[in-house]
Amino acid sequence: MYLCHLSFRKHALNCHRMKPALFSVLCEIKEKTVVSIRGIQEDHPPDAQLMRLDNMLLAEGVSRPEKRGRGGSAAVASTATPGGCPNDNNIEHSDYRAKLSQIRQIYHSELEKYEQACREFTTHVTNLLREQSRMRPVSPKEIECMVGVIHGKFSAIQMQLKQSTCEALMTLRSRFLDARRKRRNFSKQATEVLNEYFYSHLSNPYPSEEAKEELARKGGITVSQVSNWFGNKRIRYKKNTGKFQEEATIYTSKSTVDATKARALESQASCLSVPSPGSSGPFPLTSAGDTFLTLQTLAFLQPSPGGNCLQSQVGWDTVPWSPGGCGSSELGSSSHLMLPLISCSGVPTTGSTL
DNA sequence: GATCATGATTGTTC
DNA sequence: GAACAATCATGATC
Repeated sequence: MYLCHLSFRKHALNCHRMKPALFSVLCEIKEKTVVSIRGIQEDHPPDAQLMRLDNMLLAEGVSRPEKRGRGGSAAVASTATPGGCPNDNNIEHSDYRAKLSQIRQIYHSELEKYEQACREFTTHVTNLLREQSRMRPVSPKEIECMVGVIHGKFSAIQMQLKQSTCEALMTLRSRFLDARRKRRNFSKQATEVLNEYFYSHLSNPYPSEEAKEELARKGGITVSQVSNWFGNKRIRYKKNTGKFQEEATIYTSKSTVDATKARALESQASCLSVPSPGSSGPFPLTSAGDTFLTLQTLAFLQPSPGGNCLQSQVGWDTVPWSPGGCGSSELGSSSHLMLPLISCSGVPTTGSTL
């Protein structure tokens, strides 16, 4: 065994005279391996550990030969772009792919070198034993055993290589793909869509799943991002209502303009067709609560002399937000900006809704 | 670089 | 499981 160890160093030196980088890596890895592999073996059986490493390398596309042309791993290609600037992310993803490709190349190059070194060293040791067989009997089993030991050594080094590659991959993923690290502000359009919904549903800002999906689609973000946004918005609005008043005014006045436009369109439409009794568009108003909310919203839209209107208007103190609390989702819907509508026939309808 | 804004995560509550 | 509240981490602005 001692012979083997000395020979390993000697052979490694011979092998890596032309490959100093690999030699230094080998020596370093060998030294580390004594400790780290032992540590690994204490915690997990080497096979399980190796399997995990292999699985990760396979999943990341490092084990597979690199596909030329499009390059990169499928994991990256399928990663959702969380709002923000898609161009930037594309640049970053191409950067990620480049780094991944670099890791893959180094991994395969090193692996090939190790395999070659293993073959050469096995041949070298086998020859040494054959030479020794002239002086003492060397059984085939002994040769087989020695070859097994060499393969075991190189397998351990390979495992270290795989471990190092996995660590590099983890670092790379963390650097490039961690959503928290790479937080991007939503696009202006996404923010506007979300704010419009929020302020037009101020009495019950709890969008249904369908509404969330619609908002996500309109804003080019994911449903969970919509949920996060509403969660953050509700809390931050509640904490500091005053701060959001200006924003609320902007979005509600924007909605008023939109409402006016919609009203004009609806008036034109109603002139062309006879309105059905009680018809009020997509959100029929039937209850007293709806009327109350309509009046609330109308009052809310009136610029108050003090400029302070939101909190009392939305019934914040008396009717705190709670899912299904002050109103069901239907009630929430009816708290859209509802404006009195006089149809061309002169019959006042209950309202128009945005 | 200090500060604020904001998207995401985590632990808790219902 | 959804919402809340606290917190983290990053982006934007000055």
